[in-house]
Amino acid sequence: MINQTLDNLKLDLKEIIKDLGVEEDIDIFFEVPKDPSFGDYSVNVAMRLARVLRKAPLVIANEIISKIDLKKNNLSKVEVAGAGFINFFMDQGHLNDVIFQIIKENDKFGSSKIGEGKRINLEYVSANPTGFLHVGHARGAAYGDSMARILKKCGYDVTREYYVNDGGNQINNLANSIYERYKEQLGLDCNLLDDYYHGPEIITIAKDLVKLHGDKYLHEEWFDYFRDYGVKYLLNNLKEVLVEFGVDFDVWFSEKSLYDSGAVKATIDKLVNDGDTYTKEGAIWLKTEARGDEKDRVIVKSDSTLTYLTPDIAYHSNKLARGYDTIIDVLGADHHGYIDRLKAAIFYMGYDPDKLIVEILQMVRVLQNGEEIKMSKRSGKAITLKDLIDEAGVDALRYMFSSKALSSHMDLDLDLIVKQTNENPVYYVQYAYARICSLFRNMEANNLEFRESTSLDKVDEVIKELVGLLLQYPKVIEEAATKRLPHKIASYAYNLAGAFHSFYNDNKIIGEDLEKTNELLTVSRAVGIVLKDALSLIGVGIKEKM
RNA sequence: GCGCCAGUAGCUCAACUGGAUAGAGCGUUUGGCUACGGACCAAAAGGCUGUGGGUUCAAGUCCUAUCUGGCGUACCA
Repeated sequence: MINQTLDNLKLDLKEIIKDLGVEEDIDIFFEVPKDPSFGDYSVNVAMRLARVLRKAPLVIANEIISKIDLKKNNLSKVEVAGAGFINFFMDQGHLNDVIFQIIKENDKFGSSKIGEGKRINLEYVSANPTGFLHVGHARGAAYGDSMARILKKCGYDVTREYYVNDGGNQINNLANSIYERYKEQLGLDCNLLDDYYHGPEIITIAKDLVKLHGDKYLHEEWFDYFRDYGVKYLLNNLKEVLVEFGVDFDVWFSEKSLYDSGAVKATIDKLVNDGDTYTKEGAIWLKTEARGDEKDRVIVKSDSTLTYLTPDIAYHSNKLARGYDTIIDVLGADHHGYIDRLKAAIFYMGYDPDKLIVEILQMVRVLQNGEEIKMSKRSGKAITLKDLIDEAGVDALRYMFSSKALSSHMDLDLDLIVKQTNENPVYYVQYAYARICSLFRNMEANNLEFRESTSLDKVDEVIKELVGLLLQYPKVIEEAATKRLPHKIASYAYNLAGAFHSFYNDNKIIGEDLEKTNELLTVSRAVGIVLKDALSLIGVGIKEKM
C-alpha cells in the first residue's frame, strides 16, 4: 500500500522535474532518514540536479515542493531541509494501514516478486568429508542458509547445494589416516604423514572398525572399505550437525559421480580439443592467464592424476548446464585466489563466467580466555560446530554469525557466546517476542477477549516509531537479497525489538479502555509477526516463554 | 614482491545508489518496579573513522600514496 503511494509520488516528482527542464531520466530514491524529525521519507534529487540546472539545491528543492499535491499523495507535510533534502511527512493514518496489512498477510508480509522466479543455485559449506565441521564451516552454513531463505522470500527459485568431495586425493588420505589409527588401536605403530588427518574423529572411526571387525583388516585388503566407511561416517555426522544447526540442502552433489558419469573426462577432452590447453613438463595446462588469472593452471599432472580444479570445472559446468540464471559459491577467504581460474575455465567450457558469483567469507578467529585458539588441520585441534552448538545453542550462534557482514574478519569469543545472558543480543530480540505472547496470555487469564481493531485512532501518537520500522521491513528484505547481506535482517530485528521494548515500557497495554487495549494489542501482534518472520530468515527460533 | 579482505568508542560490530549531528551492544557511571515478564526502560561519559593527499554541493564510503593485520600467491585440496 505504501509502496503504491511512493510509486505514485515518484511519478509526480518525475513529472515536476521534467517541467523544470531536465531532459535525462533521473532515478528517484526514497531514503528513510535516521532522524524522524526529517520526516518519513526523504529524497536528495535537488542536490543531484544542482549541476544540471546550474542552480542552488535549495532553490530547486523549493521549486519542486511548491508543485507537489499533498492530499493526492497522502502527505501531511513536505519541507526542504539541510543542504537541499526534500522531506516527506506522510499522513499517519495512511502509514498505520501497514499494521492491518501485516496481520492480513502474516508471514507473507515482506515477500516480493523481485526475483521474478529466476533460478539460483546456492552452494555453501561443501566441506570435505574428512573430519568434523568447525567454526569456519559454521559461518558459511549460517550465511548460505539465511541467503537461501531470504532469496526465496523475494521470489527467486533457489537450489541449495552441497558439493561432496568424495573423489579426490584427500579421500585417499582419509583412508590411510584411518588405517594408521586402526593399527594404533591394535597396538601397532601409527605413522600419520603430514597430509593425513589428525583429528580425534579419525580415532573414533578406527575404534569402531576394531569393534566391528577386530584385526581382520591387518590381513586383507582394507583400502576401499576404510575409505567408504570413513566417508559415510563423516558425511552422516556432518548432515546431522547441519540439520541441528537449521541448515539443509536440496542437492548433495557427489564429486565421484562426475568421474563415474564420464563428465570429468569429457571436460578434459573438450578443453584439450578446443585448444585451450598445452602440454609442458609432462602436464596439461589450461590457459587461464589469458582470461585474467595470475598464471596458467595444471589440470592433468605429469603423473596423470588430476588437480582439484579439474573435477570442479566439470562440476561448475554441470551446474550451468542445469540452466541456472546465477550460481553462487560461498567460499572461505583461503580460496579467493581460486576465483579467477574457475571463471576462466567456465569461459572455456562455453558458459558465461558472469553467471558465477563468489561470496568470500573472511576467517573466524576463535578466542578463549582472551587468547586466540589456532586451528590446525595437522594437529586436529579445532573447535567443532557440534561443540559450539552444545555450549551456546543454535539460536545464539546463528544470530552471532548472521549479525556480522561476511567481509568482516570476525572474532568469536567462546567465553562470551556460552553465557546465556543479555550480553548476547539474540535474547533481547526473543524476549520482545516472548513479551508479546505474554500479553495475549494475560488477556486470556483475565477473561478479556482480544478483538482486532479496525482503526488505530486512540494510539496514533505512541506507535509512530513502530509503524515506521514495520514499513521498512519489505525494503530491508529486498536489500538483504539483492546485495546478499543477511546481516541487514539481524540488525533490523534488533531495532524492531528495541522499539517494542520502549513502546512496552511507555504504555500500559492492557488497561481500562478495552478499545485502546485492542488497538495496542493489534499493533503488538503485527510486531510479533514481523519479529518472528525476520528471525526465521536468519534461522533463529522464537520462544513464547523464556 | 604481487593479489584479495579488513583497519570506525576500552572490547565486539553497524552505518541503505556517496547524504543531514558516524550509531548499537558489552564494559563504566546515574536514575526507573505497590508494573502487562527487570533477559527491560531512560540518561551520561567515551571518536581527527590507521595516516597524508585528491575528487565535489557533500567522503567512514570513491581515487591515490603510505602504515598495520588476516588470507592467498602449488603439478595441495
